[in-house]
Amino acid sequence: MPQLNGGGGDELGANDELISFKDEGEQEEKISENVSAERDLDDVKSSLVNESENNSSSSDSEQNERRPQPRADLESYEKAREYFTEALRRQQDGGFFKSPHYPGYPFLMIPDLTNPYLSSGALSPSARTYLQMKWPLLDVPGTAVLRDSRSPTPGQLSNKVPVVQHAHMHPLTPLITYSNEHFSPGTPPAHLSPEILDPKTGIPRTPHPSELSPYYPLSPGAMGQIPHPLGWLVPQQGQPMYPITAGGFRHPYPALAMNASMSSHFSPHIVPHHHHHGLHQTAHAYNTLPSSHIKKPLNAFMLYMKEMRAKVVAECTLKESAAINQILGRRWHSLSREEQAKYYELARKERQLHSQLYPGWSARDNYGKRKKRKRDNKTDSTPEDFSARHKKPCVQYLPQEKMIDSPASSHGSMLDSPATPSAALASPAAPAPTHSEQAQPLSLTTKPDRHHHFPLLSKPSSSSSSSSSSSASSSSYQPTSASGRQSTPPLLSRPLPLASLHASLLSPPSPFHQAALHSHHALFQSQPLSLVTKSAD
DNA sequence: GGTCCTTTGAAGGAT
DNA sequence: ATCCTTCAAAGGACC
Repeated sequence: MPQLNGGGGDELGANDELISFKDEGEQEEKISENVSAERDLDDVKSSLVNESENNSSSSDSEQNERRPQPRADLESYEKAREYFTEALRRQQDGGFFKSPHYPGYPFLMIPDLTNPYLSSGALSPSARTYLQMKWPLLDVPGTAVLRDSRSPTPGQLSNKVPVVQHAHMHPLTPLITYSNEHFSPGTPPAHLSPEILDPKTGIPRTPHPSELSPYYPLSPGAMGQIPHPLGWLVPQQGQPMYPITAGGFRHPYPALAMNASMSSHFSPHIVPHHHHHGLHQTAHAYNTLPSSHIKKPLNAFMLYMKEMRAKVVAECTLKESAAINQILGRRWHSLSREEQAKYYELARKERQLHSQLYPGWSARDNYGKRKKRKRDNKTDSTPEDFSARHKKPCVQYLPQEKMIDSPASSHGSMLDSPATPSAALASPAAPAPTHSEQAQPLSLTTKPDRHHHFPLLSKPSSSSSSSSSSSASSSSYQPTSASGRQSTPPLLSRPLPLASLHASLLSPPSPFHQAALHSHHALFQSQPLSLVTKSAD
């Protein structure tokens, strides 16, 4: 499969276009989700729309309010935006964006493609597609900046670009949407307001990179200096893939994108040249920032999770991320190989981009960023300890879990039609979602090794691990986690959330064969609830 | 305010 | 080569 380094023109775009968002697997997912969604979709939509309307309106008002007050509550805005995104996606449910997988792209705030720096003529259809994909959230600031490149009038800030959807938008837009914390749509472009008033002192201060970065790369100068408007689209020798996506569009690595890509691929004077001194300083600061600023690139599951979380949350009343994640984990397993491959590919690109942006960065750099987790001790913690931390009774997860699980169970097709343990079909980018997983969606036992003594199902490990090992046999189990999951107390030693319990009960305790899986599945389909209920007791 | 929970995947150190 | 640990996102729960 062609890789990014293939140097093949708009390979990225082409690749991404190849990743159609209307594949069959999606249909399958849609069907299952339709089955799962006990709430009327219209209700969901309306509720979401209502929410979004409130949120969006509040967002607008917030933006208006924030303009004179750049320091915004990013979190609340983000939440509102997320709601809006989801609502928007659902509102546009009828067409290309019907897929539940890619809630992000409907929110595209397409940059002004007529912008001289993004000359439409320079954009091939695929390029435009990918461009839009990469900039799903280009909002006021971005557009303003883009236009600003010609006549930077602050008044343009108010020109909110209407949501534009591109028919060929890539479904996996979250590629560049998962660094929410850096996105501040309500904040004026950095180049227009490079200095941020300290909320406490009221004194202008040099903004933190994370505050400025979203707009940083959108600086007209930087944009204009880009050798090719799609330089990132058309990988060149040493050319970053996303030289102009570092911010504004919620680039995952906005803070240092400028540092790593811009500064290394553009004349050093370029960036500060088009900003006020504050930004200049900031730009300089970027170059001195510790690499720990940098977040890890999201893996395939994280990307999937990011996309699907809102949907899962919307479908059930669960709000607890842990429970949501369990659901997402099962859904992830229930995805078809092709669907997973998309995310693997996306994650691979993310990693590649990340490595290009931050060549010297290592995941190890972030070690210790969090305080030493107590999980190490928790593995030895008593059930009482665990229970104490979970006031919510497991039963509380039951209804929602059932609701969400029903789709998983509906994936019986996978069980009923066991995947042929043929050679790995997934692209190299996809660490081969194992057939065992595909064939055993019910063995989605979340962290089996962590929660109980069931052998862990072989996982699609990193690229280093061949898919053959796991795909060779759909019933191939490995005693330990391929990813080194920590050993945990026995199954019954700690009360499991129903999601886990549910799955664990249905998880083959040993290298079962397909027949066993069928049995499990049949059982699950027939009495999933009773099973869970009993186990919960 | 910090940490945990929970998921999978990736990375890198340790063995 | 394999194992083990940590982190990535998310947000409620907990301390």
